[in-house]
Amino acid sequence: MDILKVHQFFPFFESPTIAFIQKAIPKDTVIFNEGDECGTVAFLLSGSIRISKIGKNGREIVLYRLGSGDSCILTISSVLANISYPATAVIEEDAEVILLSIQQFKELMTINPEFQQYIYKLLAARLLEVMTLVDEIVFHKMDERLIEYLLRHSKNDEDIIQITHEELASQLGSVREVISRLLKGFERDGLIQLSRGKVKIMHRSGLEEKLSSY
Amino acid sequence: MDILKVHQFFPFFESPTIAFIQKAIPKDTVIFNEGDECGTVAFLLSGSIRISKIGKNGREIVLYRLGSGDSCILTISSVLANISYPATAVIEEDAEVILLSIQQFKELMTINPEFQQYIYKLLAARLLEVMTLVDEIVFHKMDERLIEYLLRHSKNDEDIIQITHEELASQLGSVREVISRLLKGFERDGLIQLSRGKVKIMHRSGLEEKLSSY
DNA sequence: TTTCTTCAGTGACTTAGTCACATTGTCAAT
DNA sequence: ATTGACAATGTGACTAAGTCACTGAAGAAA
Repeated sequence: MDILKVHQFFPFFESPTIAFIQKAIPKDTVIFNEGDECGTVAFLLSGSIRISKIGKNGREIVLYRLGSGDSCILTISSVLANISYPATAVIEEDAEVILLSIQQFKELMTINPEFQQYIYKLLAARLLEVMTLVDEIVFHKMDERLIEYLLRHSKNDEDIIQITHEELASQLGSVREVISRLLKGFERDGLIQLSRGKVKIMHRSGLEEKLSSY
Repeated sequence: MDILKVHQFFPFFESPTIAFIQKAIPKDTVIFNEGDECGTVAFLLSGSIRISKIGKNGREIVLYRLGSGDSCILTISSVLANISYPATAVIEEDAEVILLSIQQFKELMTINPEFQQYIYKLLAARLLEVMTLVDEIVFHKMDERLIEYLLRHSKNDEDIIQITHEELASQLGSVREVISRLLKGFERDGLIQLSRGKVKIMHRSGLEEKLSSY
């Protein structure tokens, strides 16, 4: 459809040899489950995709997200490394994607150096992101990570973050109860104000201070 | 030196345009520290390199290892993503490496499709490895992970793994005390036998059984 | 042998995750 | 307006993991 948008994000798809498929996918669609075989590589025009790991008890941790102009390099990785898809990918906001078959993808990789470069950078960025996540998980306490999340998702005092404790736990790879207790603590300290599905920031600088004390 | 070995692992270095430097590096040398700028890309002919994250309190977690034929794609990633080196790299066994400048590397990437393919696969493999690590850390208990380690590093009953509790903790991103306590427990159950710097496997099938009970 | 250093053991405490269940908003159907 | 139903949140009791401060033991070096 929106050819302009395609070219804006993916200039290398001008190549006339590539007849790509464009598709809209609604929110909450599961694109891949852990263990799936992958036959197509997706490029995101709009919307967002959440890539996460899910444990046996249903616990979840978000590895990273994809936005406009990103590609699900995990598909590519698993094809290259010859294994099945190692995570779960869910559409978080209604998305438009371009789909290439593995063959098309490989062809484009060999004939187009810019495309190569682009894929390369994506792959590198994800690796760094996930390594940073390991660091976060292993070396930082939950309250620190929770505060970091709250700060990253708000700009000023009085800002309201729309999220349930359950979702927060998924973001951070923790469980609801722990998040609830920590939030309750912050509320008691006058740093935030809680209501169903919402966290209102009351004292950003107080949160920042708490962070820097580690 | 050993030109044959070079070609065995890195056939694409036959290209006469690349005048690479070969170098021997002794055990325990720190090649990169977190935050370093990287000017050269290393390719491993022999020995091994440990890539890990280190927390403020000195705690360590091993992200992955490099062996013969591997390359430190993390250098490349950080160059591509335009950030400083995001981990610590230490020579674990005396190593011989080939060093390329960033320029040489980029040249090789553009002129040699096989080289490209090789780098690509490495990058993909690391990403998958680190993602699996996140899964391990978040969803698996320490005793599980410890048993997995012991099983992976032994073949039969009576096998002896030469490692200190401290090192084990680093491997798993935990701390000595926790590892000591868990090992003591396994010893009490007759699964292993402990002595200074050593863990002797006494009952592999017992360990396996304990694992599968999760 | 004595001394030094590294490695391992342990208790007391904090933080995080698990389990089970109680309570409270929200919204839609009556 | 009342009532259910359901999702979100609260809480206590317990287990697992990490922190802190120390003790003791094995091996290497003097």
